[in-house]
Amino acid sequence: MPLVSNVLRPFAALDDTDRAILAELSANGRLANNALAERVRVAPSTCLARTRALRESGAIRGFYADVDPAALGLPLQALVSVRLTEHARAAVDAFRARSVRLPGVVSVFHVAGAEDYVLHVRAASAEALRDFVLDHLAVDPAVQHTQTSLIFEQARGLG
Amino acid sequence: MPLVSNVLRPFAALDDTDRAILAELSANGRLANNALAERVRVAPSTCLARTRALRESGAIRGFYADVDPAALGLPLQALVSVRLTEHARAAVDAFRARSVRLPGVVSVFHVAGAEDYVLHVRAASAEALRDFVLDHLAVDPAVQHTQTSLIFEQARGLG
DNA sequence: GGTGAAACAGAGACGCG
DNA sequence: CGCGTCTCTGTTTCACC
Repeated sequence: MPLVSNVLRPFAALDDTDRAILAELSANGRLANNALAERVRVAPSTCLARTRALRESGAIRGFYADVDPAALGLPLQALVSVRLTEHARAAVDAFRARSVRLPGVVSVFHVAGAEDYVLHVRAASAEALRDFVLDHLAVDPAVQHTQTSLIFEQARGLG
Repeated sequence: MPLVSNVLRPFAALDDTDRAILAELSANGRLANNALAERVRVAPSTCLARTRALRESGAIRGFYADVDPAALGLPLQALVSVRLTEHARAAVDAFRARSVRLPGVVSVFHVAGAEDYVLHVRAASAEALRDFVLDHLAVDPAVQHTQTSLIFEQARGLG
């Protein structure tokens, strides 16, 4: 196992065009290749090749629609902090693998500090949120402690 | 000002087709209308009208590329909990408006509980992260206290 | 690596059941 | 409302610089 984390391995150096493409697409994932090419000042075919390379290198991980959770009948959101009982790699990895598959889980953050994980979850109601925590987390022997903070509002930053 | 938050206003009831469209697009925001129509079992023109209606009703808030922050030279991510000095609406709203515009801020969560805000931020280095907190948060008179948790890993959930 | 033109596919408008 | 057809725009390939 390498001592240096993969996360620190630099990407093939991105030039200004690549960075401009990433900026445009993170603000508007459905921008047409034509329009994107015009904004970043290259020909459409060049732009297409760049964008494809960015996708294949992993710089672009995917494209997603931002769906209002309220529309899906999940008006509540919460951040649930989770502390595990043990911190061996196997236990930690297993918890992450399990938690991303739980219903309503938007994002799973493995964090340093007093807590081990922070789960961003959506729920239909306060009862559903309670049930989520009780049925999926509290019963998990790997979970020592959870703390749930209801999200009043979420705003998207600029990056 | 209404006593009942806008967030609680129900959307025009969505049927199974609408929900299927939302599910497909949140998993793959660039799915072509043709392919989307086939998956949700309606004609392309119908699918297009549905999707447009979902965008206009606000059920779909936008489309975004998920860019690996490491590719942008921002390999570090953190969750920064922020407690404010006062909790009057004006102060709280102002903080949110300010924080979403700060460089590196991905998302701002206004939460219930001991903390008032949780900021999901990206940074180029540990020093940059420290500078972000010191220069933008610690000096803010509205901010009473912050706590920074480095993110080791983030995984995207299904729901 | 970047470009332009040419073949191809998808988006979007409209009139009909 | 949902559907099929039509046009038009954007995508993608490829030979060339």
